[in-house]
Amino acid sequence: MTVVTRFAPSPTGLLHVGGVRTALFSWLYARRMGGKFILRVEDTDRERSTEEAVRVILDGMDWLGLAADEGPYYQTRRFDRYKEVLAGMLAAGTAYHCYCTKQELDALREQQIARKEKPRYTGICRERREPRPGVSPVIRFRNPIEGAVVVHDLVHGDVTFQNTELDDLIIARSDGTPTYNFCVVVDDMDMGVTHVIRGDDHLNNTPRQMNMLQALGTAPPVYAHVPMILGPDGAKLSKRHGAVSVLQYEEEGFLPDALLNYLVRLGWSHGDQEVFTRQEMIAAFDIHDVNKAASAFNPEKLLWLNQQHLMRAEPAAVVPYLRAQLRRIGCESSDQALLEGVIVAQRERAKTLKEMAHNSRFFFVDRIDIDPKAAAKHLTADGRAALTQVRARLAALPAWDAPSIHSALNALAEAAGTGLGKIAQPLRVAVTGTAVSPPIDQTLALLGRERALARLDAVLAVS
RNA sequence: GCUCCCUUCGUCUAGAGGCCCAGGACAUAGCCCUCUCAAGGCUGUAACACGGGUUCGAAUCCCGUAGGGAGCGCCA
Repeated sequence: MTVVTRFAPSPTGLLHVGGVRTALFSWLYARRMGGKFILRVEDTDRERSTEEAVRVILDGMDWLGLAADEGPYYQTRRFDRYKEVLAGMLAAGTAYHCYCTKQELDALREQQIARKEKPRYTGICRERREPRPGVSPVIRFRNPIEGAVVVHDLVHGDVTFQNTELDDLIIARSDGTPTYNFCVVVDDMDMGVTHVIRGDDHLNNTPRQMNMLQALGTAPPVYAHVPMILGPDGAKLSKRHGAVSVLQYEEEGFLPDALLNYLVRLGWSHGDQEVFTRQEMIAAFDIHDVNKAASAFNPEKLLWLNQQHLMRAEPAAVVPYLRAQLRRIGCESSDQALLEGVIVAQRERAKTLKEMAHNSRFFFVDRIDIDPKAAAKHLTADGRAALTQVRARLAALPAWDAPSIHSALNALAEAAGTGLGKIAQPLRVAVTGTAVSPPIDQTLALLGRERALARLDAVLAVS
């Protein structure tokens, strides 16, 4: 039997890291098992579903590289199928019309809560034969009254629910549209889903779904309820930290592989390994190894991992991402060699591509602004004197590459009897505008002789 | 309130009875390296929620307690 997993987000909120992680687990498991991964948009709540949320799901999955083998399917386009199943259940008696009004149900619920009971539908319409005039009925599933349901969960082990705890849930609204718990069951059945991997907030829904599956004469899939992701403060994920659209991470300058790597390590591990390529993740991942406890999202570790990926990635593969970030700050460049050189020079001092772009601006603009504080500290009389010598020396250099520049500067420092720092810092400020940059020889080599000398001249001109 | 789930350093985790006076990683502190900033290396601080059992022996098994979470919708 080939494995079929699915990711079934609801477009009622923006896709965030929590959703991405369950998507990742499903995707990884399918890839690992040589199975199929399906994307299905659960948009039966027409009131709250938005176009934008659908967009974020599609674009987000695309950016992350979590390609679906099938889909995206949309539940709103499957209403005919749901109607058909509903009719069959009504005919078979596994579902029935309920004519209780919302008001009556609310009143019932309030009474139960007042009596400190678990609010539940008591089955008033279970045996009703005649319609009630003026009320358009909902359809309820006739849940078994006796016995228990055991969920054989891959993460939690066996979890038992008594049927007496489960009431007859509504599977179709009074306007005829089907509800979530019912649609999932039909879809997973129709699409041949073998492994349902989802957040453990769904664990409580599972016994009902299994009962429905049984009523439909289908064996249940394997379930794996993965723990949720908490905010850095241990509280529920909220807008303030992680609950932003995943595309926010693209904007912030994260590599998709780094985000995925971070997320896969939340609730899962493989020995002491922290950094995983996509292929390594696929090879090592197993849903059986996923933890039960929720974990807190730690932005600092994400940052660290992003840099690790930046440092290990093929520079050419990073170029498109850096270009996108440069474009955001008004810099355009198609100089592949320069872009790759900048990536190699900057990646060990930037945690994100956004940061890298900001720190590298001076490579891509014609005129730089010089930070006054850096100038005051390093472009002193002594500093300028040194720069005059540096300028002459560099201008006369036969080859313009990092080793040549390095030895030239070293020779100068030695001759002056000072450390290299006395020369490098003024030089750095003059050509980059700040006191921080990659090693000065590399910086100059990448910048090119022409621009380097021009910037020196500009500094030396104002005295 | 009821049902279900969860509980190892600040955080992510290793650990499936002796290998653990608990290992790795992020963060943090110190040192080294050094042209700046980093990266890197070394060292340090830091955890088995609590209480009972079972056992020669428990982070690991059992039972309670506490704390946290989820569900109980004509939301998904």
